[in-house]
Amino acid sequence: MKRVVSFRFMSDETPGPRGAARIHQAAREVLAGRGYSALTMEAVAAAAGVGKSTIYRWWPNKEALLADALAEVFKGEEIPDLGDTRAELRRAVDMTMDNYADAGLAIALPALAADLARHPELLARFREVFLWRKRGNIAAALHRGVDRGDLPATLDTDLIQDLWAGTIMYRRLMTGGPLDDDLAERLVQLAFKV
Amino acid sequence: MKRVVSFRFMSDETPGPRGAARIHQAAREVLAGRGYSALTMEAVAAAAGVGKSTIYRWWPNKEALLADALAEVFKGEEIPDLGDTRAELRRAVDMTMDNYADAGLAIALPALAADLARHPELLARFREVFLWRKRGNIAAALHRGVDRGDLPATLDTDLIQDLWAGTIMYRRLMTGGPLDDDLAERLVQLAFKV
Amino acid sequence: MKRVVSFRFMSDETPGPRGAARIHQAAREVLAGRGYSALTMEAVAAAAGVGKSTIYRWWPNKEALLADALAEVFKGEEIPDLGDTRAELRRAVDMTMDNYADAGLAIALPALAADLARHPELLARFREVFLWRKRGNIAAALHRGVDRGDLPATLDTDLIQDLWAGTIMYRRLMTGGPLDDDLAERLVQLAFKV
Amino acid sequence: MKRVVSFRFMSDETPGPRGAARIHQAAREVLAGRGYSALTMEAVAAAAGVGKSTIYRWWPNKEALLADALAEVFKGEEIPDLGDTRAELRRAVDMTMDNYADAGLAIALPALAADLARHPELLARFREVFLWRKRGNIAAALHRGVDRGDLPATLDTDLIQDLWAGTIMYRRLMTGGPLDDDLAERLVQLAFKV
DNA sequence: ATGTAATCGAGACGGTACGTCAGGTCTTACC
DNA sequence: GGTAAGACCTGACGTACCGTCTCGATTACAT
Repeated sequence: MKRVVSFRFMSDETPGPRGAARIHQAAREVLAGRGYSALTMEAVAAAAGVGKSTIYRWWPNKEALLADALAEVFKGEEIPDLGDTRAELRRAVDMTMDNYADAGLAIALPALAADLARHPELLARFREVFLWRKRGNIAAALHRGVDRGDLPATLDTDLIQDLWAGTIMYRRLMTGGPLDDDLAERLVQLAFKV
Repeated sequence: MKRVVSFRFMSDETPGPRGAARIHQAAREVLAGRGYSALTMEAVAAAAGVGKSTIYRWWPNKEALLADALAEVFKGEEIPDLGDTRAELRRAVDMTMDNYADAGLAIALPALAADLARHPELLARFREVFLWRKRGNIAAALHRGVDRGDLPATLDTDLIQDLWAGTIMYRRLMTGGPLDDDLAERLVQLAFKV
Repeated sequence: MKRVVSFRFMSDETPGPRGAARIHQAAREVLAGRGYSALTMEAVAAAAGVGKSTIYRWWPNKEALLADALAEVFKGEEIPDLGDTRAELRRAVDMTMDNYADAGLAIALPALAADLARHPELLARFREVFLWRKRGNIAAALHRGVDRGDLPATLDTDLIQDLWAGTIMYRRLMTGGPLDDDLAERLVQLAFKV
Repeated sequence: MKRVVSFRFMSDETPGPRGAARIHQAAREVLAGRGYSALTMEAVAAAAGVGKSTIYRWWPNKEALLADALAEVFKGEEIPDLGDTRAELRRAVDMTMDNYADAGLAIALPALAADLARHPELLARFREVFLWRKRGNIAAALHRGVDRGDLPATLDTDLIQDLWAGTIMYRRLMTGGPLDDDLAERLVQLAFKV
């Protein structure tokens, strides 16, 4: 299983602060412990034991920092070839559900997406990190399923992933419905029918 | 067709300010015109030509005001019995897509949901207005389809609606993918297969 | 005896904050108690039990606030006609020495003058409050002395006042020399000889 | 004519950085060109093409550096015996006026004096460099005048120097009055009358 | 028609967080 | 080993909004 590759949201590709890990960690802790609205730069700085200016030297704003911090724990790794389409799809769905099981990510991601309206230059990178990378990996698994003849050749890999991720995010964010085994199984089955 | 029933997010059930309509309107205008992050109480008050205290007299906070303002334009009305299951479902999907076609609603709803973490007492009302009311109406249409024998008796009306709304919201918010006729048609077909 | 007229350094002639007196007082206390370099807006706000924004609402910057605060305690009132030139001049000198006896004023005035290089629009008002008003009153006493024939008709009222105030400020600020009766008497005698 | 002796304000008596002259020069240039409030250590370091730490290795703080930089151009040399008391005194007054003719020195000296409240250990050295050294030299000239019988034996050499320097500084800093030939002449005459 | 009360606009107020800047300390790499 | 570069923590800056509040002025209803 490949390790999660962190992605820089910082303006240029400069290496980052010595305490980058500590700062990311602090951001996630504040988010998890006190909620999105309490996630202030000053709180993060204090939690990380770092000066505010150190954060601002390396990230242009809160959104960029948060995106980086979340990217580190966002799961989007490759699905290994298990020889079993159903099992692979289940792993893909679980990966998405894992991401949204974390209350921090679940709430922060859409809020972040909303805030990114202010920072359009970050939007593309945001999507790259939180969407395309994961989607590519899942698409690979779907294609293997098609190649094996398990899935219909007409399968729309984008649509199925929108169905998966959308439903999971929607339940977590809006309805508060369960993110359980049953849902996972039904979502997997969708791929065979769509 | 039933008219959109506005719902009070205000603390008590008092009728509201004289300029409620103007204030709601102003809130939506600021949201549409300058984005979610520029949606400050002061901006709304200024845009409505109203004192800040007038707003705070009637709504306890920004979230409640915004929820009210959005509820006014959020579509969730009953689906009339058209005698044609497919047509009714299409209408249900279109209703959801209409809601998310508006950039304001699309971005504001998840952000609002995130902010509501701070105001748990509003969360239940939020869900009532933006979820259950609409869902009840759509469920009625789905049940007619089951009764007609067009839809499987095992249909999970909650799941199908999560699939619909989730996918639409996800496309709008995250992937930026198209919300078009093709998507609507595919979502409708889902109901016949799930 | 005329009362010391406070002078607004605020941009426009608006009446000022409700807590103006408290804020001025706090500024002088911080200055006297912790020195010029500790005179921060935040310290003044805290000492006055006031939000920073209240201060910034009424004074554009630290210099303007300090000028106002000092103007309130700066002595520059009229010298009453005592019928005795020597006594009147002594009173004038004492007035200046009183101003510089206060450690706050003594250190703050030149520092303020230096800082005003950044705020040229305040410089004219600064001079009006801390110079011309007092000088006019002292000049009146000097002219009475000339009229009585006690002082030479050629007396340069500007020069004598520069000598007085300059010497006093210089001793206080630079040499640390005594500001005592002896000095006062010698300065008074200067006027009869210059 | 003796050369101006620079004085170390640095903590220990170590000889100083390789680029001491360049750093002093840079400090004075920044002061003259952009004013006292723009005289930051970073600006000086940049102007001198030197790392900040190099400055801090040799001077404990901004005040010490500035004092050193100004000491280099502050005039306080011996007054040669010209055989003419009036001429010698005029030279003494001119020396002081030269010091204050420079806008940098004029504004910086009092501001520096005010800032030295934070660094009492520097205050004595400050006075030595900018006061006593010059005063001793001028006092020598005054004593020659007394010996020649030109000046009264009761002359208070401290007072006359306070009058001179105080008046000049006061005009420059506070009133903005002229520092011209006429003032110089009148100050010289004071010595004969006080 | 007028007095009383609710509502309103305006905006001052005590605060919190923003994003910036400079001071002064420390580390790294070069010469 | 002194130096240039610059990361780092600290703390103040001046700004924007928050949510509370007080203040007349305007309404609207009750007499």
